[in-house]
Amino acid sequence: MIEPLLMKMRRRDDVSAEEEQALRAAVSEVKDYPADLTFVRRNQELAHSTALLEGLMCRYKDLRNGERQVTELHVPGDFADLHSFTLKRLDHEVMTLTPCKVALVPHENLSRITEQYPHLSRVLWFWTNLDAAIHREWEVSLGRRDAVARLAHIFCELQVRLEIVGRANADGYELPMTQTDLSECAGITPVHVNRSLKVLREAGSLEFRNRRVTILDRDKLERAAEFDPSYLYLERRRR
Amino acid sequence: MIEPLLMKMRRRDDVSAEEEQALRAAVSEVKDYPADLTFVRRNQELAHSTALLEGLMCRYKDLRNGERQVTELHVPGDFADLHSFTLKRLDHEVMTLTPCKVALVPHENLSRITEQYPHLSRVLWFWTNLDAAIHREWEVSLGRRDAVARLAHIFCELQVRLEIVGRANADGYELPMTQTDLSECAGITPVHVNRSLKVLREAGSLEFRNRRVTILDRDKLERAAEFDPSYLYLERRRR
DNA sequence: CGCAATCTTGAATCATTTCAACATAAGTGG
DNA sequence: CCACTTATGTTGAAATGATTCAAGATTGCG
Repeated sequence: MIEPLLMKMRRRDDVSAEEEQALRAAVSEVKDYPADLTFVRRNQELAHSTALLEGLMCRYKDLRNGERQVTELHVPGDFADLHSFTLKRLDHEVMTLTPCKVALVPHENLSRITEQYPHLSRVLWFWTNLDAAIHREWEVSLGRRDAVARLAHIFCELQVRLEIVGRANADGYELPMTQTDLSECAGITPVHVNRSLKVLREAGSLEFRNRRVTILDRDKLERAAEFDPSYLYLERRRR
Repeated sequence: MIEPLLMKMRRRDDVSAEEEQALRAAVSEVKDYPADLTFVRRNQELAHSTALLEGLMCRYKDLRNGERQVTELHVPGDFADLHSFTLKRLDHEVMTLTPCKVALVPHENLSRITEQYPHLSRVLWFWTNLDAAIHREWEVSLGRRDAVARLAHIFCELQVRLEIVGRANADGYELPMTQTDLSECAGITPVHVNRSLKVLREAGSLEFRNRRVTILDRDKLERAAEFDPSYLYLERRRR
């Protein structure tokens, strides 16, 4: 059930059978959410964290004028709100982009892990730090890259993160998002997403059609994005 | 010596005398860095974390064309690279903006804390999650706010963070940064920083002269920035 | 005091937004 | 299963916020 979490974990660290068991035991419930459900609201008190097993989610913040900025996309294997364990409430909302299967992990169970499994605790801490690294790379995109490069970068990042949990092959991956969703990630207008996708398509880098990303030339795409995956911490090592 | 750290910690949590002692004991060395020193390089193996006691620092990433994006500013009381404890290397550089006094905390000492002081560990974890919350708010600024609001938001954030450690009063604070430094935070050109500062000044919101921020009308400034400090998690509670 | 860094302003250019119209795809009820 | 409605995607033209380039003014430092 929590296989994508284990895939993500084992990709970067050694996890003992005992630790795996502790993580499994921490899950109180597995459930399904429909698409377009905001299941964590800003400032809401949280007593559990939500791991994503299947589907696509995002963290976002809205401004008063109705504009939205997505701060991170979540793929299977991610905790969408592990940071709520120490923050207790969040500064952003979390919503499903597609129907999702999730595992709920009560904070009291995480507390038990921090008391009994120091190494596993550090792996969980690592995951929240990995989210922060992704935020930083998005800051670079939003602050310094033009529209085409921002989109290219998002597609490169997802290719890597989805490969880890077996949701992408060399050709590309399913991405059930609209161009408007992408515009809220990239900090540009939906119209400009459309024009920028056309640029990537006509350059022969990438195609995004029928909710599927097809990578036509990965090298060219990564060059367009100035993509360097080292911020995703893909090396295996004991944390 | 580590007083700013304790001020930051006690502002948001209860910390026992024993925990305070554990944190003090974790410091291996206190030293001074000159201004404009990049003391953590991207991908460098790190065996200790650096707490800032006095001065101003930033985390940044450079692109190939030489453009720089600052991803976070650090004030006294912050750990500049606590996340290196689980990440082992960082995806960004860290540099001093002014002469700084720092405390070094070896990772082995942090390991001991995670094994012996679960609550203090969660407070440290909380701090890395607070950095991530700041990253998210900067993503919103960079993705959705115009130049004037981005700068106003930075000034509002610093006012709050510096007040916590007694480095700001109601009037404002010392900010020994150039307009070019600010441009690297806000994702705009130095020229446009200059024009935007003029807008804030002429609106009677804020003045930035002689490396000092003077807040002329805090309400107006916060409205210009659409600033809501809840992402800084100012409430006191047990983590 | 003098040089280098930083700040300031203007004018031309450029990337992105806005507004608008139309095309295509997807979803729903008869 | 089709007809209708709504959501999503596409393109063009005008407007706008930010950049670029350039020149001059001010400040800080050795």
